[in-house]
Amino acid sequence: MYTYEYPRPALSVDCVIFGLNDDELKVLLIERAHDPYAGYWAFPGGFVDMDETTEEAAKRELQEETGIQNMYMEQLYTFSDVNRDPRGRVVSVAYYALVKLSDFTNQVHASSDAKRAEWFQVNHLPPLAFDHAKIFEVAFNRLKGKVRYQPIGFELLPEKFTLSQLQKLYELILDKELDKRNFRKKILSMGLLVELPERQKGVSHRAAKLYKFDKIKYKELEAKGFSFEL
Amino acid sequence: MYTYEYPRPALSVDCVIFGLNDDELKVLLIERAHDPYAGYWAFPGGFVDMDETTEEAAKRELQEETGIQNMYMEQLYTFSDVNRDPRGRVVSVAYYALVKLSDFTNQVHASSDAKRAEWFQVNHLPPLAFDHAKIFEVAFNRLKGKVRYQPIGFELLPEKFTLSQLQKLYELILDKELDKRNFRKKILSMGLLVELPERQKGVSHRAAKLYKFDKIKYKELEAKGFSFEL
DNA sequence: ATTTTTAGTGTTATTTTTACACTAAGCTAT
DNA sequence: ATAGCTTAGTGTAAAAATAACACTAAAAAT
Repeated sequence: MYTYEYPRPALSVDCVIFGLNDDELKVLLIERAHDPYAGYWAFPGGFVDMDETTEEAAKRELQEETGIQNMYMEQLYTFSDVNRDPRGRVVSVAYYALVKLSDFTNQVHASSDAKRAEWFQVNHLPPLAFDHAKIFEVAFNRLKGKVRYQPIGFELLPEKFTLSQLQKLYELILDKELDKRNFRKKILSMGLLVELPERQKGVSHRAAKLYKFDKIKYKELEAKGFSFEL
Repeated sequence: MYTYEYPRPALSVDCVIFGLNDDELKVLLIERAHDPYAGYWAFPGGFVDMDETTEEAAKRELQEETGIQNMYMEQLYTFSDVNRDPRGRVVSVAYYALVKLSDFTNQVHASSDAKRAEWFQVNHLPPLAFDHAKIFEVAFNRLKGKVRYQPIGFELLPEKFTLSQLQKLYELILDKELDKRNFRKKILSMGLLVELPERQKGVSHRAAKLYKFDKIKYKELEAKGFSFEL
């Protein structure tokens, strides 16, 4: 037992993990096994330990509950409504993360404590526990905003991708169609994509060239004041 | 005394308050009266009560320590380094706020507990307590980024302002010179400024027209997908 | 009345953005 | 082998946005 002179809220973290599955943008949810909100879906998360930052806690919980590691992650927002958790006062620092779904054998391992983990399409989410619907809204808006002026979209694609895949990704996130020629002109003119001596395989039509994102070059340009903008 | 089954970090808030003084961008600091960091300057802040959100806590602390009320405020980031406070584990949710310095008789009232409050120019800050230098860095960068795609600059100006004041403000925040004619063309073309039937007073040169920002119109346009961009 | 200081105003060249349609390549089915 | 399907890949012209640039107007101070 731990005692303090003044009462303290509990501190938790929650993670909104985005993944791309061909032409669907998805988020990972966990089915709650226990009350409150037993049977509801929620973002993976948990309480912060005393010897870890909130970001470390988010990564640890993610690893524990889903096995996912080494993803791009960023702090989203801290939710502190007094009644957001019926068990008592819990303040939660939310993170959002982007993962290359291709990295996982499409099967996120069921967590140790028998909760189911599943990817849901972003515009077909089931009812969510706590204030997680609100958290999702903030996360999705952040993603939409950020993708336009930082090259984070690449975190959702495999290492090697085609320009059509990249375009489709942006169309999904921004929720509007883009002109193929203009898109290619723009993205190639930034000089951040490396054309690989390879083409797409296993498609039943003309195979597209593969590209990769030159992160090193981006970091250099960024330091010189270049700013990515789509 | 309050007892919990697991240890909990303490939860605090800190506020970075920006104000504009003619041609200087300033932030408000409080001189710490007690250890740790007695004599150092720090951002106003304090611990979160059990019946208030972090934003409410930030506003309450600000009111208590400086008398400032009704400012534009937004959550900045949550700082959770394990050793950021020598007294023990303290996680702090930082906010930043913009105030019309003209609203205060240029004298922020000394707080109840005899700490001094003072406005410092953003590029001449004294050594700061805790990780507040880091907090400031994040806040200033956020301000620089946000000012370009949201009309928050107006929160720093008096209700009625001249185009030159507005331009100077942007030059200060973005740290670069802007072309007078292009700036005016652009900002007026948005149709968000209302020309008042008044001019500047008490200046020893040609008096400039006064304008005000049409917040209502902005909200309307924003809802229709318009996006402010400078 | 002269000087000083800031307000206020348009045009042109350059760059960026948008709109738009056909051929190329590879696979599939016959 | 050929016809058909599907996606890859490519350029140009019009429109819009941005950038560069210098003088006159007004008010107060001398």
